[in-house]
Amino acid sequence: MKFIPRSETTRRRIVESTAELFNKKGALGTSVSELEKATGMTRGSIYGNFENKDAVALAAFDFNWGLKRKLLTDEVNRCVGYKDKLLAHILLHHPSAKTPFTAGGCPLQNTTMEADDTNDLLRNKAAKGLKSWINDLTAIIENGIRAKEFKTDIDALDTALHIVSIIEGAALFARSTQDMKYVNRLFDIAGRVIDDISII
Amino acid sequence: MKFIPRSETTRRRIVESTAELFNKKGALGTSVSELEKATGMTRGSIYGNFENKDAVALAAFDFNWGLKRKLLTDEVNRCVGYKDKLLAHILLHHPSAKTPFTAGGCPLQNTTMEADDTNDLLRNKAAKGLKSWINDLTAIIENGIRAKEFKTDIDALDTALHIVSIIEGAALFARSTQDMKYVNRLFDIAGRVIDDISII
DNA sequence: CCAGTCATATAACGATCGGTATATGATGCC
DNA sequence: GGCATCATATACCGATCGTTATATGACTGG
Repeated sequence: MKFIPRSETTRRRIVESTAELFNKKGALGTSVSELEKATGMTRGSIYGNFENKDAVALAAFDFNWGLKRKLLTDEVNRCVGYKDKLLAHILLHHPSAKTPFTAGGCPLQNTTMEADDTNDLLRNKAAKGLKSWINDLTAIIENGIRAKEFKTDIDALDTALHIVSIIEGAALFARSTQDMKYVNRLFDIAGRVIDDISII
Repeated sequence: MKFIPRSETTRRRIVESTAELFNKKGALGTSVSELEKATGMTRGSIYGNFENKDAVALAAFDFNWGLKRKLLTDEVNRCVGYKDKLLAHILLHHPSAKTPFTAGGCPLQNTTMEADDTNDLLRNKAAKGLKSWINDLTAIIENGIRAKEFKTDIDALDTALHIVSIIEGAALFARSTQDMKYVNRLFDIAGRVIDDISII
């Protein structure tokens, strides 16, 4: 039987109210009963608007990553200098920054670790997300080179990968140890990486 | 009713034959039926040797991380120079190195991302594992400083955190994108980090 | 050879899983 | 006002979940 989604606004409501749940407990770890509780709706409504649970999980990932990316680009657009734009990516990730990132950690990391061996659709979404983030950072760095804020002999992609690794590494330490000591040190290191590619 | 484990060798057999499964699919994503298949044993045997499924998952994590740590320290002990000891940690992590690391990725990363919001026992085990890894690296660097292989004005803990972040970052890119391009670049970066703290 | 002890195998439990068929209710058109 | 059309709610499906009580079998000491 072919599935035809009903109300687009209800779909959005379902995704918005379950996105955090999916980010915290994963696609497999979140049950339809929990979706009912989180949305205040019944199975009938959920299955009337999504083909199955996995479709909700996919939409929730898109929502989570979309939200995070928007918050990052908004802050980047608020900065004028390219060094500040780069720093914005780091600062927004600091737990103490109280940024409205979806609770439960970075959706890219969460989703990759859950899906890499079990769910190709989700894994692919995470891969695309990661690449889009790298592209955003690479573009900033390349523009910074052209604007003579960054040195000319650096590799933009390398630097982007370096910064993302430190940010995600910090998240790994923070979430497992629950000790901010490691995050603070790693963010200092990330700051030094940016200083190293900067002119002056 | 109090639980008394039966054969210690059977416990080991169960853990050994399910450790990879747990690392790939997680504690929640692995069912007892799958444990029966992987072990070739029945529920009766499994529950005669472990209090519950979670206890198997905890033992499997210990096994996975213990195995990985042993492979690392074995290779480190084979190296004489401290720079080579550091490099060993990186080289063993390269996918093409065909190291006998448990399939399914780094257990520290996998376990942290699954357990951070849902399973404090597992999260804590991952945290201890991560700290032990950092301690191992820090010790190598400190010894390298004393042996005048590394500069005296560097921070050993910072460097250890930096290297681990790049290694885990590379794993994140590799597992999500399945493209080795990012890993190769990140491992070059890690090599440069080690070069930067080295004398000569 | 039998009794006791140990470990594994079988069979079942209630609970919850993801999913669906159908009932109920609201809204707009004739 | 009655009739479609739409969306949500209810009730239930078979399957599988984690767990346990009990049956079966294999050694061991007497």
